[in-house]
Amino acid sequence: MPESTGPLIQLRAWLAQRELAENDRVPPERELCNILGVSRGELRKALNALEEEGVLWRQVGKGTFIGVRPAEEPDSLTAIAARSSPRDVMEARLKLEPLLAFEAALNATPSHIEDLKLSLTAARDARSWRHYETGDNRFHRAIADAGGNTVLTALFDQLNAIRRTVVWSRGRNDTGGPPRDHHSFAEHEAIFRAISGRDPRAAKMAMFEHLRTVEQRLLRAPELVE
Amino acid sequence: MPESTGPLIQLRAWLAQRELAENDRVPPERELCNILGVSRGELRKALNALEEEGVLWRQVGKGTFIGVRPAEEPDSLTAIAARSSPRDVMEARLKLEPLLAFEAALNATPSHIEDLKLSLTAARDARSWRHYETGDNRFHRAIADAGGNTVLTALFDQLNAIRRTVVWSRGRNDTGGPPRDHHSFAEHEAIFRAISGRDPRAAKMAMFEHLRTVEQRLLRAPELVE
DNA sequence: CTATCTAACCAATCCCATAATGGTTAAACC
DNA sequence: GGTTTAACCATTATGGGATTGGTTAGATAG
Repeated sequence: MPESTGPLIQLRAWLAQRELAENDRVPPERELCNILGVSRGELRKALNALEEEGVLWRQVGKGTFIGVRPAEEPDSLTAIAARSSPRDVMEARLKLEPLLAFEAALNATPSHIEDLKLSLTAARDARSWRHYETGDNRFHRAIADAGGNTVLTALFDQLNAIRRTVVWSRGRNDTGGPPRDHHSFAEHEAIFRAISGRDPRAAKMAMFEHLRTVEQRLLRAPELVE
Repeated sequence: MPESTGPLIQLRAWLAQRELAENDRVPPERELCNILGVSRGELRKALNALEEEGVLWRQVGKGTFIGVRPAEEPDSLTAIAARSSPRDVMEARLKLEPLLAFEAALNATPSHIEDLKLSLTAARDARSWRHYETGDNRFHRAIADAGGNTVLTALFDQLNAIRRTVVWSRGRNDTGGPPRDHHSFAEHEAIFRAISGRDPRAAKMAMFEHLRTVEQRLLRAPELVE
């Protein structure tokens, strides 16, 4: 039998008639059988062919859709955090965040600079470690944001979420707040000066040095993360 | 009234009696009212205090739990991809993947090297662009894996998923396969040699150069991603 | 008058039974 | 031998009802 009369051609014609957009839904197989007047087995052969070509994709319990199968979501945060050590997290920060500082110095807008400044003072004036951590988080996040690359910012968010989950049992006693001469303050200000002064290499270096001292502190006293 | 008889102390005692593990569930407020013989308003004041201290966290519709509130999951892939351009993705790759190649040269095990080799030949012998892409993906993924840092590998997976979503409408015609002299082959092999030869700086540089040519190709012909 | 208690309501979440869907198998039927 | 049909299976979607923290208004002491 020539293919020009087969169910495949019939299905192709039906799909072409409807103007199908990406991710649009194709009627379920049982309906399509009645519509085209074809047995389900024959229909499925045709659908298999089209799926092989990449014009549609199917999933049990979900349906048949036009286009290419969407990328599966990577492992969840908790799954990643479960198999990661604080050491892994610290190493990743040492690799990624200096780059972000470099980019921030290149691309930060005055609005970004202002946000950085506010985060700095928020961390310095914190009355408790909890508030300090909020300010510190905001500072590092603002640097990532200032880079202007949505993907890199998203990667930072991912890393940050992993970090919080991994070191989530730190149990620091929340009496008092960070001392006025906490090492981070001067380091944060050095980073800020480099970024607002548009000096990418200095920003990268300052961030690296900052994270190195954080790492040292982490190794000596695991409950004092930063 | 001295606090030693207040609901807060009562609640603290009850929680101490039960030996509460992290993430354990505490009975719903309405039950706890009956258990402690306290009105719900008073109980909620005590719970508010404990939540402020960070010993428990609550969520509407979910319950009350011991410990600190788990980190919220960052935006989903599709949300990130929606506000990212192929340029953003390419830039992020240029920043991240050379680092991964550097780490791979430092930490790759013989098993990793073997996997890299297999991915290389799989991409070279691909009969279709589809198969080539599978091999290429596997090669880059194997490099990330060889670095030995689970967090960095997770970040690569995230970036890769974003990339696939962003350039998901490339619509390359899948006739034939990559030519024998496709630019990637020599570049991939250069990266492989640097990694298996334990030369981190050469690996980093080779990866950077590879992605630069990919970028050039992307700018000239957006439908030919790699 | 102030503070507390009670009851009801709200929005978010969970829970479970039911239906829908792609994938598979076996017998009936040309 | 190949096709059709019907029935099953595992996964996913869906919808209604129950649960839970959060809020409010009126009742109830003190």
